[in-house]
Amino acid sequence: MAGKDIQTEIHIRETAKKIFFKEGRFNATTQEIANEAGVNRALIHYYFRSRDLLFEAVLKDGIDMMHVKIQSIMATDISFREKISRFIDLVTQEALDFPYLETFIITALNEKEQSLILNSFDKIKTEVVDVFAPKVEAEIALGTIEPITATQFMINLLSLCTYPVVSKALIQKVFDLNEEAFRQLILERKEIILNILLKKKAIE
Amino acid sequence: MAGKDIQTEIHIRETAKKIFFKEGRFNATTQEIANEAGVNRALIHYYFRSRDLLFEAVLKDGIDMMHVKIQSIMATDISFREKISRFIDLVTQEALDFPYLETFIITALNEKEQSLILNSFDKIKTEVVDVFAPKVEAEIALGTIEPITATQFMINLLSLCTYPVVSKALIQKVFDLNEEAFRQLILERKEIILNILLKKKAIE
Amino acid sequence: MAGKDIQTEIHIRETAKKIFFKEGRFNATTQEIANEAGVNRALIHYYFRSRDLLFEAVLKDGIDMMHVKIQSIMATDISFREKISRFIDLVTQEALDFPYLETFIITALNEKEQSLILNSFDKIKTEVVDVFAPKVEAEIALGTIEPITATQFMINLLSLCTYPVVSKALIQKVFDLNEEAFRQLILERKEIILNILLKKKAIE
Amino acid sequence: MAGKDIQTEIHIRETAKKIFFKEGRFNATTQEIANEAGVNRALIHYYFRSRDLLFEAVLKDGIDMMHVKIQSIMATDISFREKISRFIDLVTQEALDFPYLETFIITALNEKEQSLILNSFDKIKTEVVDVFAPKVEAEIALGTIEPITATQFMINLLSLCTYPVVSKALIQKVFDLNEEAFRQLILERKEIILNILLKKKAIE
DNA sequence: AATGAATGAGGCTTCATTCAT
DNA sequence: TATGAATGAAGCCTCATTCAT
Repeated sequence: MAGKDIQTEIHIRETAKKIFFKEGRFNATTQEIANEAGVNRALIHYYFRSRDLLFEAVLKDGIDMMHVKIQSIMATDISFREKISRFIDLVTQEALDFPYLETFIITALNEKEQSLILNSFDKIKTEVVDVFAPKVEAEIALGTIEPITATQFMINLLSLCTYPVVSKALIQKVFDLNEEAFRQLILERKEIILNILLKKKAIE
Repeated sequence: MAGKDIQTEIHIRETAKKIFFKEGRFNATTQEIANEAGVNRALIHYYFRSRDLLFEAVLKDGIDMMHVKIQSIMATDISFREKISRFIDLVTQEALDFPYLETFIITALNEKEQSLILNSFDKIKTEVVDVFAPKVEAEIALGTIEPITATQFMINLLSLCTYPVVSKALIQKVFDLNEEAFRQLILERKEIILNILLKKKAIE
Repeated sequence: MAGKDIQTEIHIRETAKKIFFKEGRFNATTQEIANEAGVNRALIHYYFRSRDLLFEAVLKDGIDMMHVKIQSIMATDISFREKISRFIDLVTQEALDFPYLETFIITALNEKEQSLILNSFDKIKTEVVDVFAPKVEAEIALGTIEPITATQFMINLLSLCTYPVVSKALIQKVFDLNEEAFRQLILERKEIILNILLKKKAIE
Repeated sequence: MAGKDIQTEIHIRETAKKIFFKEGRFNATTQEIANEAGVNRALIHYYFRSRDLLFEAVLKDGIDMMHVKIQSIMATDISFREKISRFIDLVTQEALDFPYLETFIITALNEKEQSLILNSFDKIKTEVVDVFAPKVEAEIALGTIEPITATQFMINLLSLCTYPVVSKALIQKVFDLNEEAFRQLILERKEIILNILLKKKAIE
């Protein structure tokens, strides 16, 4: 099963991420994780010392995934509209791949505020507040988006992209959608979100 | 005395709801619930048979709370715009009061699909699909809102209202907001959401 | 098995004392203790919270047993010689009943110095230093015992009484003694010890 | 290289002896021993096959140390009084160097009776019963010591020398002695023990 | 109705030991 | 010879649950 050495640690970590972020089984036991990774349960402790530390490692990875997501868009030299467009694509795709990532982070944050995690958030904060916010404000000055604060704009963006995926189970129940219909609905949202956030004139 | 019976059961249930929906402690033990309710741990089993059944009862309550929320708006004979306005108020208020309700329902749905719950959702589904959707379509015909499906409209509405509260911890970290600043930010959103969802012309 | 209520806690504690003090099985598991006590293993945690706390409780009991031993002699109003005589009887008997008590205390002390235990020792210290030592010095003044410090006298007394029992296994091996022969040897020591510690003249 | 072999094995064994006999950490894990020896944990198994066998080896060493102690005195052609005098010196010194040796042997004996160990004891038994006992009896015939059995005489000797060191922790607590005061007390005992065991007349 | 006592199942962790290099 | 990786056994502890009053 899987390569040895440091590969094993990565393999365990990836398995845990799959279980937590893709399948949403937040209460998975170390035994379940070990089974799914095809390793002995004790090995998890060998590499991560304790269940809590595995959680922490995975959580940090999760936050870093968010960070990378955001950064990859911000760093590129493209128009604001294009940035938003790509951001929607990216967030949507990530959300479809790891539908429980956000919920995991949120419930984890609620359970314990760890210094390690706070550091990870700092990087996101910098990206968002220092890099993105000024660009939003510039657009407002240009009149291409509604005159609201940059924070509200970003929250709108995140809400429209993320919420439907986070609430997938709920939405499927309420609107009676099967997997494929749900997927379609999510993909259709890109244009809708663009229309909502950017003024029509800007598009024409 | 038969009177005490119901009182104690309700008291336990309300305590559990507080712990789950207000405080987000989804892994609270029966002992913690009993402590907080000021009763003996065995009493929880006496009234609810098992921890799972208490969960189910509380979950059902939670879904019913959502249902009542929706119904109370739909049933009233007021203008569409007024309906949306009141809906935002209500959802916002509920979300501030029970910030973990949605997350609880979502993670619970993920863990097991119970028949009991499905029934509860049917009522919401009826309300949303049979009652509200036609009204949205009528508005689209009138041109007061963008020409998207009723489902997408409703998802936009829910996303913009609910996501910020569900992700409270995350948003506070990323945007560096204290409790009061966060509260203000949420309350300011009403006008923003209205502007987004309803065409300007409709307002004028 | 055994009475309920507080009886159970005492029963577990006594069982543990038997295992530790009489049988010398210092590494006995909670499962072994539970088995021997005829109770469920979890009950040990119910009453003592943790294995360590059970150890502490038993250790405290052990030290208190030493204290009672000493005090019962000191308090009585009898001649010095009679006191020593009874002390030898008592220590010998206790050592035969609980041959591993001292070793248990010694190894436990080595592992961790707990405040709780120190308090228990204070009582013994008071008894020995404040009550007994002066009496020994009085006897030295009278010339009935050799002119050594009270501390050394007491250590001689303890050594001669306790060591053979503490080292039982060793002595049985080296001198090739069966159980009965060992017992006889111990009982014969009373007169020997008296002769050693108290001057012949005092006896005549 | 064959040379390294023996060196490493001895190093591990000496480290274990330090941990067990000098520091009294009877529950030390193989990891702790490996750490302290500065070697890989697996190496302990490479040289000793199992933790138990390392214990046995160390135990055998410990018993042999006792044997050598005894023999070195017995073999020399000096007066009885001088023999006793040197024996006290030796035992005292050894006890101060390896205060937990006796306790280790005693608790080990209690846990399992191994054939290997029995053989080691046979040598001590021969020394004590065949060589030393006759000499004690000869002294009794000469009237230089009290008329007790040789066995009891030897037990007295051992008790008075060994017990205070074995019970070091206990004695320090009860008599409130710091390290230096304790050491002094032990060294002062030589004369006291001689006076006790050998009749005054013999001294004059 | 209510509760202290007791239990069984299952989780996390440690440890000695073995494997593969 | 030496070691990092991996494993199985066993220990402690917690928890939901049941029992007996």
